[in-house]
Amino acid sequence: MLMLLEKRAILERVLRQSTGLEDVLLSEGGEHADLATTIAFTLAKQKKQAPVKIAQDLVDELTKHPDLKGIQVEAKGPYINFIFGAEYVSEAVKEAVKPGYGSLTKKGIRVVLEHTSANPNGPLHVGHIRNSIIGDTLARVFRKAGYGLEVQYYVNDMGRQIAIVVWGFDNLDSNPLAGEKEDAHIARVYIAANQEIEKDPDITQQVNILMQLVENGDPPTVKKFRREVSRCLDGFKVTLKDLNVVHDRFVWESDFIRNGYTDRIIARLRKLPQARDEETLALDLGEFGFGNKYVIRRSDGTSVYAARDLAFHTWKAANFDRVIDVLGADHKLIAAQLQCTMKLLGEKAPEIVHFEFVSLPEGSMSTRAGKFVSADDLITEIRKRAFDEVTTRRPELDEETRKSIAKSVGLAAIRYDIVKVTPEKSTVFDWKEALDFERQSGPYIQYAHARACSILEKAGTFTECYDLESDQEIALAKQIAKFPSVIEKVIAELHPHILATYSRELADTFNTFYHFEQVLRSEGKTRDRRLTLVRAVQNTLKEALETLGIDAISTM
RNA sequence: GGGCGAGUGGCUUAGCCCGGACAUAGCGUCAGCCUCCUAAGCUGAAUGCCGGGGGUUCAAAUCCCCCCUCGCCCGCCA
Repeated sequence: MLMLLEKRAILERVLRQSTGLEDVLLSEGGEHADLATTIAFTLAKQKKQAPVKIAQDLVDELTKHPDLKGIQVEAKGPYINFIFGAEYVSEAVKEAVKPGYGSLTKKGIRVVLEHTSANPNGPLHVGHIRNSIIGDTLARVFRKAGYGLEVQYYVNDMGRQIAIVVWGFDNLDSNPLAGEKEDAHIARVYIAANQEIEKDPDITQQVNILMQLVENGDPPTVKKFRREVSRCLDGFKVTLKDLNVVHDRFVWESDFIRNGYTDRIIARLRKLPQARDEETLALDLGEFGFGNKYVIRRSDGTSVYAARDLAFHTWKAANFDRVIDVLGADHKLIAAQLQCTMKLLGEKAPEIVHFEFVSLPEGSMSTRAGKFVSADDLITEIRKRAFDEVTTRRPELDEETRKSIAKSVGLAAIRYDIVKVTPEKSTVFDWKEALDFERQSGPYIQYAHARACSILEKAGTFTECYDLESDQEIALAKQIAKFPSVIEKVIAELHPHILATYSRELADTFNTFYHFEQVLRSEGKTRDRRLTLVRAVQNTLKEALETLGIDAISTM
């Protein structure tokens, strides 16, 4: 089934038998081979022989091994290279033309993945959607890898920020502007309210009172909070839909107050040896390397975010096998404290995927200060650009078709631009790069896919043939063969950019193939096998694009 | 001050966990390729003390130590 993974396992086993070493140092062979090992260096010390001789001896032995039939084994100096033969290549193509290629076997493991969870005090901006896109891509990869999955959005509906929004609606001119989107409206009121607070710090008292009222379940206050938060979420949902980001469930923070989970968790926390139940209830996690107190409950008796978050995670831990959160770098400390506390309680701690910040050329983004580029603005702008581009390239298409292509191209550009960078790297939002549709971009990969579709459409029916011949054909097939192992690697490392890099490399390889090998103009068996290969690459690109949340369009 | 993350050609970036064969690709620059399957494409060239300094090793972008720069965090905020 999984050709590459299977071959790798066989080689590992055989090498272990032959060398007696546990770690056989098998790695990707790059341009030299499909897989390679530097084990001769390690053996050189043991055997007191030159690595080159050891490599040669080992190759002589391995070449005869019955399990390695169809694998060419060769020594290049001290390096031992494994090159897979025709059988591997044709099996790979045979797999790759099937619908759903790249899917792994069902696992029977239930995973809950939380992502985005932005505070509902203003529209999603280009920093928030890094969270959404990393999270949504991971979700798609988990599904493809055969996991049962539920994706959740945790709605912070009772924080100080929301209290400030509610205060603004109560006390300021808060009518929406004509055509104003809900979340943008809320941001405007939130920004104005913050300006008032800066002028008159006494307003903070009124905000505190609102927070107490909502925690105690005061009906009119609860209703007001819920109304504004819901309106903001309605705005988010439009943005997320435009980004092809899907949540299965929105979980409200305040529910964990109402259903008693927070009280229950506080009672359990109080019994921990690390608990410091004084004015406030806090945990001293100093023995685990945390320098600050982990506050659970305020002196006025209200809970803080951490308490509700612990209740939420306890609930998730009870209902799922794996709990994964996608969080910004600003949450690193509190997430580590949460993980530590969950372990103290004997609960399953969440796995956390952190991503570093997105800033603007002029500095950090801030909803409160109104300094941000909203995702909606980015989407509008990129669709405009994409529409102009499609109109230039395909003037013969009708407007509806061009609009539809532009929408898909814009989505691809945004998602790919964000997901292609490793989450550990902080980035600076750059309009020029975001609006680029060339090379290392989503549209570039879509284009390769559309090109394959176009060839297949013109070809009509043909007989599938898996006996590849030229170097270009084999190189492409081997790239296609890697796809399932890429899915597996993303799961192992929780790094979706690996899939982005792979997809781009597959498009590169196909474009090179396309340049050097004629498909439609070739004849007979050559035509059949190249068309089969085009079908395989089209299907693999389609699966890869869809796993990236990008439309695999057939014309553009 | 302490913790976490990052530093790779002019710019962006892969590789780092698991050390090995000339460090990945793009943008930009330069030279080419549309009577030929979609040029959102392809081919080639130039550009790297892989932040700096020590160390480990037969071998270091990769591991260890120190330092520098940038980002994030260290609240009875979320």
